[in-house]
Amino acid sequence: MVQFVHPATEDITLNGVLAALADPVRMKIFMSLMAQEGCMSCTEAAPDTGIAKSTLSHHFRILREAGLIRTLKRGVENRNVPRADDIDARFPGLLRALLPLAAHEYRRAG
Amino acid sequence: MVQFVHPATEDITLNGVLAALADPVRMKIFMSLMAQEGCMSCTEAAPDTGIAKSTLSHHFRILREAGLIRTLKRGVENRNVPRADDIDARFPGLLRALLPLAAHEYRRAG
DNA sequence: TCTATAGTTCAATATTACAGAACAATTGAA
DNA sequence: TTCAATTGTTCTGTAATATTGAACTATAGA
Repeated sequence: MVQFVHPATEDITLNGVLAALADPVRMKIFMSLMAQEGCMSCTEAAPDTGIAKSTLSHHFRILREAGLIRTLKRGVENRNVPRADDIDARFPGLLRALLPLAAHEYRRAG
Repeated sequence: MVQFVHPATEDITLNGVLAALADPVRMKIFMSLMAQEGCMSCTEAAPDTGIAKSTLSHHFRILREAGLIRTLKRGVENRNVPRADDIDARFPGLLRALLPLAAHEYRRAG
């Protein structure tokens, strides 16, 4: 049984968050999770990309260890939930500023 | 004579800006430039770090090509100016959200 | 012209990202 | 129970990027 590493809220760093989101693939995954109520599996959150699943697994790990998402084993798949409250507590206003800009940036040709 | 590459305002990407600032060294350089009225040389903007000057040159290039700073040859040194207006035009509210958080994050033990 | 200064570029090494293959864990059906 | 299908991780090799010292360019000033 795989056990995932999740940083405590106070251990989330701005550097880690920016580095995690400074990648179009990971930004789009996080945007999908934020747009969705509840949680999504990895394949739901990153559909139709030509990216190898080992690479996607790597991207989810980066998001997880940056504190942006929480991953839970649920049966055969992983359920991913954005840690929006934790990020807001640590960096107030960051997501509110960033997500609309990202949504606009990746609206088309994403 | 070295000629620097500066993207047009409309060619600045969110991905490039985030990637450039997702590095403590570059974030601190940019913060110094924003805090300063006018412009600063490379050595002024990145003082007292144990970082090789070739590495610093690389960091300034990343900031420049991301559209965050403008670099002008002025005599023997380079004058660097933050492109705050261009970033604000391209990504409204981004710097206003990000810089205070970065200032708090890197206040001490930076 | 000579030296010092500021920064870039080059070449080598070190770290990180990506993808294919093998693996582990769960589900559902026979 | 056993087998196949599904979901995702880990391992290993390769590709890309970061970092550094050394050499180089350009300017300023004595």
